[in-house]
Amino acid sequence: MPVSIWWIRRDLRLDNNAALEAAQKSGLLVLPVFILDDHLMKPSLSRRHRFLLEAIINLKEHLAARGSGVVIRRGDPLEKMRELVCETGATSIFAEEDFTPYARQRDEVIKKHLPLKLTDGLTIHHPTAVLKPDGSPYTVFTAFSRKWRSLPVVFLSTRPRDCFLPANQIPYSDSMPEFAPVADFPGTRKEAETRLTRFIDASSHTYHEYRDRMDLDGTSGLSPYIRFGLISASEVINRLRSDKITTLPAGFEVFNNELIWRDFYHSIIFHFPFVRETSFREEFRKLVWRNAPSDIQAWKEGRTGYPVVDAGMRQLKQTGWMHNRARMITASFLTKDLLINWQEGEHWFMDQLVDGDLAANNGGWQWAAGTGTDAAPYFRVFNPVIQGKKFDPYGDYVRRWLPELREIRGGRIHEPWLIPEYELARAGVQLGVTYPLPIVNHSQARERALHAYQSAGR
DNA sequence: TGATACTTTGC
DNA sequence: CAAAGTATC
Ligand SMILES: Cc1cc2nc3c(=O)[nH]c(=O)nc-3n(C[C@H](O)[C@H](O)[C@H](O)COP(=O)(O)OP(=O)(O)OC[C@H]3O[C@@H](n4cnc5c(N)ncnc54)[C@H](O)[C@@H]3O)c2cc1C
Repeated sequence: MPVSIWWIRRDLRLDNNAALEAAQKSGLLVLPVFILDDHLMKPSLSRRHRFLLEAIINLKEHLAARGSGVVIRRGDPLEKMRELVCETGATSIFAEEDFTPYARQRDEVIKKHLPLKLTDGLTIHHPTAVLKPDGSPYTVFTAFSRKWRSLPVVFLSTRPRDCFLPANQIPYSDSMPEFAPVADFPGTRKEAETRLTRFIDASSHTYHEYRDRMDLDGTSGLSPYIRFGLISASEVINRLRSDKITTLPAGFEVFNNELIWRDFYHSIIFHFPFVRETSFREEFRKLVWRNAPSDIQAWKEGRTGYPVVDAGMRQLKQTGWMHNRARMITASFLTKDLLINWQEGEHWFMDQLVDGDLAANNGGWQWAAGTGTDAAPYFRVFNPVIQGKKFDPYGDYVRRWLPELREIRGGRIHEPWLIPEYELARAGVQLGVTYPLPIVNHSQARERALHAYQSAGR
């Protein structure tokens, strides 16, 4: 019996899914397929892959509840898709378009051999829909966002009917790899909805003020869910407005802007795929970075001696998530204070983050390093102490992630080296022993970075 | 979506 | 002399 394949990639949801909707509209029964591309899973299962696997199981349960299922095959996508088309007589394959260089090349090849049809949905506006009047892509965020906001947001509310191939006709699946779910991030649609509702109810008038505060839970915590499409960016945007006319409350206005940043970075990776390998700004490709493996190691393990940097890096390592402000601070510290190639940081984040995403992560790193589109100017060097005092004023964030400093009270925790020794001793702290002294002097490191960037810049 | 060194303001 | 403003990186 001919079927249509819904090829699930990073759109792990049934509702408001354009690829699934297109498959259903074909009029044939829909066979949901997920291909575990082993090449993406190497060398070992990272957190985002564990999250993905749990989300697949959750989706499978939803499909089972509808009397269907999902085929899971492991291997090369073209090969496996060919197999499935042969086995099932599928006449078309529907999938949500993905903009990474790897995904585009993969899909390009598959399109030559199989009836693959791609739909929009990863971003709110397609990268080719947000262009300058002359048709070229934007490289400055504010200009991009102005154009983005001028476009009408069309939200197609869809929910699949009984269109799925019955369970007894679903072909065999390969075994799933063993994995442990990611603590704190249940990979379910229900959890995504819960988080969105909680955020909508709590943050319409506070997000813009709380989002930078590392000591508060002022953000949505939706990033891995959006990353793998358990909920889409469009679904999220759609929930911000209770009716179409009113302007957004201040908090949601800023939140909306964050989702535009997301579209912006997807657009950058689409139009400038080379940023995956190298700096967007050509003049910084010849920047001479330091080769300092022990500094990289100290940064990864959160023992740089700057409490706010170390707190962020410990949060990352322990949970797979880091507050946005902490991502900016730790990225600035690695690239400016330690003068280490931003790609080192990019790879470590990708390895650790449960929401790890090439477009957003590469964009964030190139922004922090000053090498990207519309990046922070190279001379914008974060002072980790000032950032800490400003965005973790009472030191609660640091105490949460650095148990060895937990007995130090208040915002002074951001500069433990200024606290008298007897007081540190009372808190069980001995600098250089229980907690490191700063591995670099910030003001000297800042000068060093300015010089290096300056000489590369001309 | 900075920081710093230096100058000016205002009490 | 602290706060506020400004030029520069
Ligand atoms: C160096 C660096 C690396 C980053 N790497 C990633 C990454 O791998 N994956 C990722 O999703 N985000 C990344 N970000 C962006 C941002 O830090 C996270 O999206 C955010 O912290 C996730 O938490 P949240 O869902 O609570 O965010 P919220 O503040 O609730 O934001 C809502 C959503 O908007 C999107 N978003 C917010 N900020 C950004 C941004 N600056 N760029 C792109 N999308 C954004 C995310 O989808 C996020 O879930 C990175 C930022 C930096 C500075």
